[in-house]
Amino acid sequence: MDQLANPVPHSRKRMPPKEVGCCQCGLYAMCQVAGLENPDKHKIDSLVQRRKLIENGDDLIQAGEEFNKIFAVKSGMFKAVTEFDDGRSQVVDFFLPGELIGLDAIHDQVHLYKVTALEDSSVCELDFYAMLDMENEYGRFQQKLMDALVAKTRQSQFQPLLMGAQSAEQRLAVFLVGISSRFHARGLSGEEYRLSMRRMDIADYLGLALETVGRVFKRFEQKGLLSCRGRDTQIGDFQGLMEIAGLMGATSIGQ
Amino acid sequence: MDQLANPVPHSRKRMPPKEVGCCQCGLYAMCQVAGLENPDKHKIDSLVQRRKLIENGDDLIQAGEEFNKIFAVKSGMFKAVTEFDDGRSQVVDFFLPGELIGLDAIHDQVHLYKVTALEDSSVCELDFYAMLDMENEYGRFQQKLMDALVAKTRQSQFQPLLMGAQSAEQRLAVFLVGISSRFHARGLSGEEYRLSMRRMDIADYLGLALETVGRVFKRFEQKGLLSCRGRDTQIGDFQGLMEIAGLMGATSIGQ
DNA sequence: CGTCGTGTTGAGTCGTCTCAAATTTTGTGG
DNA sequence: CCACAAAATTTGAGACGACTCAACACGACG
Repeated sequence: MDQLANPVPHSRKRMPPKEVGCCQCGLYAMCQVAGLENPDKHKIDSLVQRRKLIENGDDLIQAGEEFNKIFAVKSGMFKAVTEFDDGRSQVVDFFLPGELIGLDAIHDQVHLYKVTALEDSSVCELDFYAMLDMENEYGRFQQKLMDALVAKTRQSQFQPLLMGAQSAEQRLAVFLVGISSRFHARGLSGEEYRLSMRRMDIADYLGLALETVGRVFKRFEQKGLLSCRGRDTQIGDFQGLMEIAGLMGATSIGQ
Repeated sequence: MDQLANPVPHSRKRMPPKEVGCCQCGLYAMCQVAGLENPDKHKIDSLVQRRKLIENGDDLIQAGEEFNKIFAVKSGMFKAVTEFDDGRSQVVDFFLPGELIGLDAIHDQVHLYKVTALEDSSVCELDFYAMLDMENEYGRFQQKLMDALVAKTRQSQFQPLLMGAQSAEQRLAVFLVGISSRFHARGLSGEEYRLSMRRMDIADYLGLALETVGRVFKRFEQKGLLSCRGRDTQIGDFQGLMEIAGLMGATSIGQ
């Protein structure tokens, strides 16, 4: 098959890992509450641990683990996986730079999902209960937390649309648009990023076969919608993806 | 095709609409905070309106409407629908008795979805901002609200599993197990209930064709997994549905 | 009793899954 | 930096399931 004149030229070198500044981090508001801008340094350090490194493939959280910290992705990327008793598993979420991990465990203080680094990554940790104890002093923590929760709820409402998508092309397009939006929301490029997850993870998440995901990526590339080299991905035609995703009239979604 | 001896006999009369008591309602904790058990009656009445009736097919909320109340379903059932600019729409959620409507709009004070009654229903309303203003007095509102938010987050994490389901049988089984669990969680029968939504709504929500949903229902009935008469549904073999849903080993899900 | 909305049934097509093998990329040790 | 091994991805062929379209049956309601 003839190769189209590639409309989305790719630089030959690998994309450097992306990192968010504190201002773009979902934990920022809470860090402020915790007093990071406060002179009382030693109190801060007891609440927030910065830049803990997690190596590619290592687990940040085990399923069943007790909840006591909220994590924020500083750099890199993570996936959340449910593990069934019979050995099967399913990817249920991805966490991009600036996003919060662990919110769903506040409910009953237990993490339901295993969370694994998809590349060498770093996180900040916030001691949840210590923050609650300081509530009287700083008073705005719960409110910030609630904002974060609702934002997360909103994001997960992407998923019904994913579900409604009948074709593999539609699903992948919805997925890519969502990722782009999320990168963009954190002040990173939504057009050029590294999709650290394996094809298998994407397939699992989208409920498609691994081979199908690959074929659709190729089709998208031939249409000039995007260009990928390994896992580095460059969006060439965001509008085009939105159209395939069937999201053009979705005012509620476009980030 | 031979009709199996029906293992799930159905009573001939229509199921009466179900209703939750206050104790089973998602608003209960908040109503308590609001002082429903408090002697100061007139203050209560300014915060909570009880038993507002919504007729079958009427809208409780319009997309784009300003947020100022949280609703709780007292009896009946509702669906949430996204509406695209180009006229398409998609069912994104259902609300069963005792469940809260409107939580996702706290984020930016706008409702994204149209919410419509699937049968003659009734709701209670809680004035959100009046509650916030009373925070100092009763102090526990935000915390209850946060619990509700996290619970909702948890419930919506059913959806990745739905997404992972490849076959129509799996999807419908996951859906039915979810509905059963939610009824059960509110103290209603999870084995015998009225699925007020049209086949079309279920199909839309599950990303299946209307005809496929019908065919799968029939197959389930022939296998003795359930029995339906119109929209009244009786679960005959919950374990069997769980197996088809692929949820047997899903400790995190079975409610 | 007829109409309309809703649900059922059947036939044929197309897309995605499965399985198997080739190929590329990634990771590791020299 | 190169070579090798392991993992991940690509490619191809065939089968099966879900979709579409169209016609029919049922139920509620006037």
